[in-house]
Amino acid sequence: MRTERLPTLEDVARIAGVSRATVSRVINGIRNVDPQLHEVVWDAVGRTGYVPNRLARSLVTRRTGTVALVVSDSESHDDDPFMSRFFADPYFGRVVGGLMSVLRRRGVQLALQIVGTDDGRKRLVGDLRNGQADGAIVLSLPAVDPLPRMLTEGGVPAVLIGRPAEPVPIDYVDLANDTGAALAAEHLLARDCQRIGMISGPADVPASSDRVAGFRRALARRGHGWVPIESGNFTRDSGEAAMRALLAGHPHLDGVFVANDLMALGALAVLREAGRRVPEDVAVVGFDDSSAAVAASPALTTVRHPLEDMAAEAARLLLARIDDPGMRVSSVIYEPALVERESA
Amino acid sequence: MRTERLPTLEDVARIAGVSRATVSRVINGIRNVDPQLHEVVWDAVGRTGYVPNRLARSLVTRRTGTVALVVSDSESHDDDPFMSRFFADPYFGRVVGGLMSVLRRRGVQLALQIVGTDDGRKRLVGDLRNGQADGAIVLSLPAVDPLPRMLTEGGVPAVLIGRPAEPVPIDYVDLANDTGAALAAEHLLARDCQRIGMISGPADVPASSDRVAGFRRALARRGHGWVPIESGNFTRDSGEAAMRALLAGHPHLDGVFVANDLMALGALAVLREAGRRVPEDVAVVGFDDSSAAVAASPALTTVRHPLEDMAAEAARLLLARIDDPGMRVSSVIYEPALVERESA
DNA sequence: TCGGGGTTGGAGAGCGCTTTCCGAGTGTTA
DNA sequence: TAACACTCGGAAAGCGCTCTCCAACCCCGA
Repeated sequence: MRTERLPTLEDVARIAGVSRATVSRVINGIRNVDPQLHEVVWDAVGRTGYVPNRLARSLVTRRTGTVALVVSDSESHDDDPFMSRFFADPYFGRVVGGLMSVLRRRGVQLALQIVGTDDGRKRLVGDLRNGQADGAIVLSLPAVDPLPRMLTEGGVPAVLIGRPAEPVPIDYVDLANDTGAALAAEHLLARDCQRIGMISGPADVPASSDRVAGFRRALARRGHGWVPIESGNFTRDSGEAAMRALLAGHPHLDGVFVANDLMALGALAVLREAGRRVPEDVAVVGFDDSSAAVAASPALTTVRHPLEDMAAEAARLLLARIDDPGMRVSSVIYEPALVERESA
Repeated sequence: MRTERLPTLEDVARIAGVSRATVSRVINGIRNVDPQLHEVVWDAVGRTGYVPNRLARSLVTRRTGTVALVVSDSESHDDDPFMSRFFADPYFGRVVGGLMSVLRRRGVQLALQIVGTDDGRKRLVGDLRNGQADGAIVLSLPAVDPLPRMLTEGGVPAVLIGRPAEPVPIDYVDLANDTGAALAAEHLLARDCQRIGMISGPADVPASSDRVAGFRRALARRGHGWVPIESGNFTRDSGEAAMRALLAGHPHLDGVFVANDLMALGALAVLREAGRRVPEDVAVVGFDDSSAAVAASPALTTVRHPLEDMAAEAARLLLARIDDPGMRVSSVIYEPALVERESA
């Protein structure tokens, strides 16, 4: 039962007939301890079933062996349909998987934190400064988010996944979203598409605006000075709506780049409904190479987003910064690649 | 910078001109404190920017305000392709979303823990008993897992998601998998399918064997004494393989129940490849109602698995047990429902 | 005026651990 | 043999907080 007191260092020391300090030294492998005592101590540890208390240890060492995964949401009502959607999206899971792949083997724990209000952010930073965790990986959802700056100002080691909207001296990993979009543009051009459109994400999210910019630039370089764009919010439904609008305004469209796979799914449905064959009548290129891309029919040609690798790199960066807070601020940009399937 | 010492209770007390105890009482709202002092203290808190140190507090209160989400894996090699697949699967995210929906508003944190070895399990239980977290939500993947028993024996409040393979006195939430499978069977029969097959999950996982049993029983009750079954391991690829095998042995199949949506996606691909129309030639029913179901084409008729609700209930159960460890052990079984779309 | 009950603030003892400081013991060199 | 440098174990001071005592005080009725 929970009630019975667990063995402490003190207990082990008593049984081993040494001092608390010695037991601590043996357990942490710090300094040389006489091999005989060494054995006696481990024996006592085994007999008592002693397990060090992490809390107590952290209190004095100022190290917790935990990093926080912070999801920074915009002002969200307490019961929050968006959040559940966010978690169900493969995006979240891929990030967690990538993080865990490096944290796990270093024995570091991951604690999930969600903040939706400025008050929450303030409390979070306070807790982190107090050593609640050794550092933070930040997934920032709002277009403009004060959290990254608050973290650097608080001296909390942190790494963003995705470039911050406004410049802040903080480590981050990101994808070359513009290059990815250019890849999509060139693929459509190579297929000889003439009337090309795009479905974008929200304009104020950096990842989204970069995709628009990259796409536009690549097309412009090849003589397509103007591209019709409809925007959605990265959900399937918004993809449907945007495709409908695009089709209404430009019925002769023969190619479309959709800024994420989920919206592309919606777009495919609308195109099918409208009697357009994909890719024969309209070629479709998605973005992310999520599991949805291969589930779609026709399977989606899409831009691969190596999210797991990026998350893993973010974890490595964070651990490095925790070890050496003076490290130069750095960012790592991943190059996307086009994955050709059936839709374009 | 991290180096500058953060204000402590002591500092606040000094500034407010009272004792540490008084500040503590004001902050925790415990006992009456003279309204004047009350104000002075809060004022000092504001001026210093004091934030209580959770670690120190937890050390003495024996409460952390954190619950662990434990993913118990079977012996896994350190670099583990399976785990990343697991996280990318919507299953994980849906559970996290469900848990957070109740934990968040209670101000409880979630810490992610992965254990793959018995040694890891032992350490985990030790840490939990030491107050690393107040309790645990357990996602047990191996068919037979010692962890649930270890937790109850260690007196750690814990709730499983999914029935334990062997009986253990522990709280859990589960889905009536057999009923869900029966729903699928009846739907196929109602469509007048005559030659029905099934693609199951691994035989030793309770959720999987329950689905097989429920499906068989329901068909048997309607005169179908024997059903061809191929098994996969819940991945898309294994669904493809199983469908191929099924089709090879039973080319005249006109209905198939697939034990999860991901495998159903694979099955659909194989059927299309084989020139079978769905649902005209072969009706397909999936299981889970994951996001894959609506992305599929034709959209998947499937059995809804209210995972978010179950996870939320698990969180509630856990919090209740933490509050009252003497509480009677209970389990909550959710009823599935058939979601009819295009594939059957 | 005095005693008793009820408040309220402060002193201080921990929670379980690490780590500095010190002194005792050992071996090495002159 | 003395002087020195090392090595290694123990005592004890915290880490930042909570909470039990206890003393001081107030108000009231007798």
